[in-house]
Amino acid sequence: MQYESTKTLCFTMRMVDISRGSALGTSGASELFQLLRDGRPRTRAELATVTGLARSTIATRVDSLMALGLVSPVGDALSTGGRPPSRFALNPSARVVLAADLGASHATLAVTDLSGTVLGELREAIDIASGPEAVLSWMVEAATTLLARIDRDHDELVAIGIGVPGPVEHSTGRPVNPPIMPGWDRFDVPGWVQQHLQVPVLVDNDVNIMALGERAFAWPNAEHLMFVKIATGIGSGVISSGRLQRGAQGIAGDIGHVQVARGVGIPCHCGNRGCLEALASGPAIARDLRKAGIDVATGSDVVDLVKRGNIEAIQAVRQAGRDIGEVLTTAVSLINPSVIAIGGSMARAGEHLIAGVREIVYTRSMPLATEHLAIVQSSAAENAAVLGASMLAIHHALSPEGIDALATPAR
Amino acid sequence: MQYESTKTLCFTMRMVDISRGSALGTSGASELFQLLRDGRPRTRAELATVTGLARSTIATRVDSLMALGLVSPVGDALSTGGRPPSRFALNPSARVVLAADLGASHATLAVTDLSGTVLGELREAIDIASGPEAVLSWMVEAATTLLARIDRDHDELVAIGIGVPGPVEHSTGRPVNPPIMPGWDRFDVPGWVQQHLQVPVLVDNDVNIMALGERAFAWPNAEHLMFVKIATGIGSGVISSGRLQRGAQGIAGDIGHVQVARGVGIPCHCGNRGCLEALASGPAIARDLRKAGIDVATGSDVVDLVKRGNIEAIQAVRQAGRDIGEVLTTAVSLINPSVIAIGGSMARAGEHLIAGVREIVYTRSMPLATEHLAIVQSSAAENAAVLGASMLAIHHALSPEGIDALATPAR
DNA sequence: CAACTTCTGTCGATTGACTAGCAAAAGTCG
DNA sequence: CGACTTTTGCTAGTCAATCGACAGAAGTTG
Repeated sequence: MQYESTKTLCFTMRMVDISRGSALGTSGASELFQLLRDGRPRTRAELATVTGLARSTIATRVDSLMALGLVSPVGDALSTGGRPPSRFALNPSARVVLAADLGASHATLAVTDLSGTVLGELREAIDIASGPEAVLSWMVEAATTLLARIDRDHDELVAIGIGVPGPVEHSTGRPVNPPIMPGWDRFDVPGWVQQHLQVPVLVDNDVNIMALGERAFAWPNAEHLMFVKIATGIGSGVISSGRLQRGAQGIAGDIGHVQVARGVGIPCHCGNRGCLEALASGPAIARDLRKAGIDVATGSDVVDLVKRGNIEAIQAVRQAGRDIGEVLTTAVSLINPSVIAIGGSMARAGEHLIAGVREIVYTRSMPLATEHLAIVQSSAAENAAVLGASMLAIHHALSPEGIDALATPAR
Repeated sequence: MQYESTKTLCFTMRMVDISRGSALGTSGASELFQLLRDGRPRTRAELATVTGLARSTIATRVDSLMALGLVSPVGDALSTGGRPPSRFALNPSARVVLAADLGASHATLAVTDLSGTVLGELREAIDIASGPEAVLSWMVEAATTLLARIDRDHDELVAIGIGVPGPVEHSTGRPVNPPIMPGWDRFDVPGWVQQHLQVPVLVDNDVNIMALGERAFAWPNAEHLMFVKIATGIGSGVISSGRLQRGAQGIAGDIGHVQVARGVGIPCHCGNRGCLEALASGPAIARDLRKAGIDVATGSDVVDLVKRGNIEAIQAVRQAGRDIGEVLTTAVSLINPSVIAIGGSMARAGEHLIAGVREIVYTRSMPLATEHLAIVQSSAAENAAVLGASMLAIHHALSPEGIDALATPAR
């Protein structure tokens, strides 16, 4: 009976976590680690002055972090007349995370280190409609292959980030009412994956993780960033106050079905009319060009035409940019971001699309809102998703709780 | 020389705060207090099981909170056969905060307790354009008057929340480029006020604090809420993931100058054309009605007409609702809120405005986004701003840092 | 090479948060 | 009214984190 009650206590303790020492022997090492997360090398003395703790305290904490391998010496700093202090920094290769980008027809799986550097990648054609078990089985298998290929043990894996093409209840990792993922509705993705790989699993919408990826890649200091993906569909991921905003149902940023002025009457596959997606998505532009007698089948064809300098295609893409800009103008007023990054397959059409977006946003917005606003093509491009999934996993793994979990021997 | 370095250490300690015990003797009382913030009474045993700490530990912590007056006994709970446990809860009247709503022509100052209950209020005509010193001097003076009137000492004041009609850099409390507040640009409001009243001063945009007020009053569990103020101008405050979103320049939510379809060509005072504010604000509706030969001067007149059942006025207000709904549709897709509360003087026109908003939002949005979306008239109404300012102050005062500051004798 | 400076690792001492146990208090139940 | 139950306040004790100091290591400077 005593054991039972103790177990209950442990559980509630985790839920509230008021107790002082987190993991046995680890003390406040996880808090100290937060200072080192940025990867910048520091000396013990620097850490001592910054934290206000004694040098000896820092020493023991650094030691425990080094014992975990998370922190490594990075040579000595310059001497100021005496013995030069040694410097430490996050050791990105201490552990690895898995980053998966599951698309409708393709999946990419990568292993990255703790800085997000891709150590190994695997890309394969899948059918997301074949259901969660099939897709996730492939993922788990591919993970083993990939880890073996780069000669890393399963023990070194600390977290998994997964992006899926549909809305996700991020707290539980369950897709909710996904339009193009039959069989995935409310499926417990983390639960299933954890049966095979015993590490935390973070799931999110693909556009959301692309926003994370873009930020990590190109805008590490942007607290308010919006990533707009323009491909078969149109969606966006919103980072506000440094945090991904998911909304009440996890569908925040879903701007594909906002009505735009030029769209009057044009039917959208969602059942409504005049949606942005029915006007400015890859298929929509291709359709418009076909009406004008130009032989294009897909958005990809449109991009090719644009790259070859076809005037009609360029004009169509630019107009799509204007339509998107119309919606983004409202977004600029509402979110007041400092960066809007445009990605997705149609963004490969280069500056024409962005030019259309800028044209409208800069004309229609309040000067203050656009003064420091950058509207740019995604730099991370096709790597955005995997990088973002990696970031999702890394952020979790390197959080105080994540570090404490690593320090606890019994996993 | 030793003293100097010690002082520096103290400063940096505050910045990072890794050290264990926060204030002398207080230990983790501030963390325990976070559990009691909701005002619900609890027994020592309950707190012990929830936190996982020993009963004796809880006892000492509760004692220190009671010594500060923040927590008070609230009678006994039901006996389960033995001595009935005593229950404790947040004592809202332990301290007071000041809540100021500074408008263009009027200012309201209130003293509230820690639950946001107004203990005393003062309203006066001011001219915000008379500059920060004049307005804030009045505020400080009024504060003293108000505190004396309700027989409270300055010592009991723990924080001040101020709402101003313009964008604010919340981290510094400085207004930035406010259009209607000449002389306030980059003025250090907290610094100035703190010279007279030595407590933390929180400043924010008036619409932002109205969002906070509305949430506190009517939607305590809404993590994603949008407050739209429709009066002389149109603006909104956005709460996402439970936090007020301010954006890169502190102008997030500023939807007044988004273009809407019906507005083609209509000039706005911002210099652009077709802005929402030029169509759906109080003055705009009045202007349209005047064109139709109806004798109205202000938005307030329009509201009066609507209340008397004037068809033209009702139609105009409903159309304004539709225009606003057009912008809010994008907001719904982007933010995915669970509540949109409509306030401001024009909201007094009742359901007609809201009906127009609903008509458009529910028609044009994706079903999933509106499934659990409430679009309602503000319940807090004219009290929203003061209540929100109070919340801003209370949130700060009751945060772990705030409690620690209260516990530290030397202020 | 000697004197000096600065960093590193270790160890004992301190501190204070937390716990456990007990007697008294304040109820309920028969 | 007495037996029983549960909470409360108190006290002494435990334990882990942190600190300060010291000796040794590893440099610089003249």
